[in-house]
Amino acid sequence: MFSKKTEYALRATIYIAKHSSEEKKLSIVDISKAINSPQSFTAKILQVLTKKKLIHSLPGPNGGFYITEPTLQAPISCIIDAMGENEALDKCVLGLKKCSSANPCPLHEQYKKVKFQLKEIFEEKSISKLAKELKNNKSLQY
Amino acid sequence: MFSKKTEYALRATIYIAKHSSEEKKLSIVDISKAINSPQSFTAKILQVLTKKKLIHSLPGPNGGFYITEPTLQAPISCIIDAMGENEALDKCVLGLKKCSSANPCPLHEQYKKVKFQLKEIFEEKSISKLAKELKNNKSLQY
DNA sequence: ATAATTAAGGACAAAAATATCTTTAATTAT
DNA sequence: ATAATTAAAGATATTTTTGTCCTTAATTAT
Repeated sequence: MFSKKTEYALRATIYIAKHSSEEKKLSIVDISKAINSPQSFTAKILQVLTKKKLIHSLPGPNGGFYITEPTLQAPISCIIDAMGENEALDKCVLGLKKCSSANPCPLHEQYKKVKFQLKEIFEEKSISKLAKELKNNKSLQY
Repeated sequence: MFSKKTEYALRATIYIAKHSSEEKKLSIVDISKAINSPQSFTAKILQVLTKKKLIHSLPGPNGGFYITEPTLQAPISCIIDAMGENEALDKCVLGLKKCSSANPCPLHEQYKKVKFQLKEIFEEKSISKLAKELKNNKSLQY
């Protein structure tokens, strides 16, 4: 469904949402270990999320990443958007640029319904809600 | 959703199903033009489908690709399988290998339903049915 | 102030996906 | 038989994705 980049972004964000606060920041070392992702690559991804103010960071001792209310309330679609994969959910299954209701590919109508449901999933649940649903620490393990 | 490879495979197969027969074979030149795909790359893909007997080919003048009943009756999932993307529909949205009903990621249950519907779409409609639903020649244009 | 710690930034590397080109083999028409 | 036509096969190239490493900058604790 999504690229590795987006998968790591989602896992990291959910993990940060569950385990961090402004008082308890998480280092990239901790995060990448916890979600089983390549450290440096994950660091790049969190840089992007930080620049877009979806998460926050602070260097230095006891520094790290943390998340605040606005993002906790936001849907995970905002993470997907930040990774540039929002349009993946609009594409034609057969890869046709001109596919539309007016000029549909033979799978258009059925696939449209599924895409709609997917979008709903990603726009419905907030990040904090997902974090709370995480049953245990291992649920983000590879 | 799918890789370019799979997209081209699906478009090509549907196109062949609509426009070819054992008497009227289609050259790779015609096919790739019709479905707007890179010729040599598409040739490689059709080679795979040919090896797997999903389509057939014959070299020489008036040669080309064609399709026969067994594949016309088959669901498009067989093309997806041939391209090695069947497992894409089983993967966890967050990329977790251990994600399951017993140890679900926070999106597991909802995403499962969508995946089920997708599989249904791909297993439900036969290639010939899809070809017939192709309203006009342009419905496979990029 | 200094040292320690952590993220940011930039350059680079490896792997996978996508694509092209050239030669060979098969088939057909003449 | 020969030439023409077409797919098969193999080598190579390009682009994108994924990943690493090293240096710099910011912050904090002492």
